[in-house]
Amino acid sequence: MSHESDAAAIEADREAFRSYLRDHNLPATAQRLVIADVVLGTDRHLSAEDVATEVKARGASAGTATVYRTLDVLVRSGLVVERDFGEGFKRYEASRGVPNHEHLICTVCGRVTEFRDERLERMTTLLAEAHDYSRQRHRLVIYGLCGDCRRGPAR
Amino acid sequence: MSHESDAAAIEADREAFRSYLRDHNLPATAQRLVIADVVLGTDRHLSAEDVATEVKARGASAGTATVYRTLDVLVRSGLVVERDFGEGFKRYEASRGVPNHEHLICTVCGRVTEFRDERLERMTTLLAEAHDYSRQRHRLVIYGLCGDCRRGPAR
DNA sequence: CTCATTGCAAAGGATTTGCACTAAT
DNA sequence: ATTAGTGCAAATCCTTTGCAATGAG
Repeated sequence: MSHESDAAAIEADREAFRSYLRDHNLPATAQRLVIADVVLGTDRHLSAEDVATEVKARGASAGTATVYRTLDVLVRSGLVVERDFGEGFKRYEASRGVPNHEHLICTVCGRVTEFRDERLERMTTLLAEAHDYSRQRHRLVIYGLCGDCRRGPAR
Repeated sequence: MSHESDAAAIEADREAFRSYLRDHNLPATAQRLVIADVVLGTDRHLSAEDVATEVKARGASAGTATVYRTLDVLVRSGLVVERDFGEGFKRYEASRGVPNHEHLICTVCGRVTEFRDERLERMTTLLAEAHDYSRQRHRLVIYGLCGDCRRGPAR
């Protein structure tokens, strides 16, 4: 198994983006399509710069402003989620229709692992209520050592 | 009850900062002391700009660079914690020796409420383990409506 | 054709840094 | 006296914006 989502899911997202553009009378420019392909075609959390680099790696080209503007369109379409891990810049991730998920980040190698947990969902709702808030969403990031880094660099 | 920590705790923090400076052969300049007083004297989460403003309000003066440099010293001393709520800038909060606490943020008025929960602590450790990570720390922010904003602006 | 998008460069906001000057010990 | 800190402005980093040229429908 690779770390990419299956081809069908990716293809569905691409088509969804085209539909979104059509439905909103937004021109389907070459730049938009490549950028969408890059972000929707991986499960990684890419920075705007990562996206620009990958676009060029694919032989295409898109100015920085266009990258940011298109990421914005993707976020508004709901197909992509903006993340801020406190690194000083934002990252973008294909949402794959997953309503909410948490992140585990290795403090040594930076590896990111995602997971979902229903109990956590419920717990945050209760915690909010206990303090007279009505929960809308939450964000949990757990920092720690991933198995590989814990077991040491020696293979 | 006010929303400030009690005077004794604040005074203890101030003294701790002076000790820290002494122990590290760092000059106790007027700027450092005012900035420390501002940050350690409230329970709010201040931005660098908030700090600079408050310093001036107290009749003192400190350049922007000095504010950032001093906040850095405070963070290294362990008396202050740096927070990133994804607003595009950082906030600083007196740590008061509290090892870890969570934040509830009102999406309407921006109010911040803190709380601690042991179960959550344990749960994050278990969640990390379940994915072959060893937990070091975590950060949870719950976004929602605070009671006042939910009940409406009237009255 | 017409209007939205693109690219580039300038503008922005937050934070950092270089450096001559000033102050703490 | 020494050594570190301070202020100011220039510099960075990430992101946004203005505007003339360009391309999609």
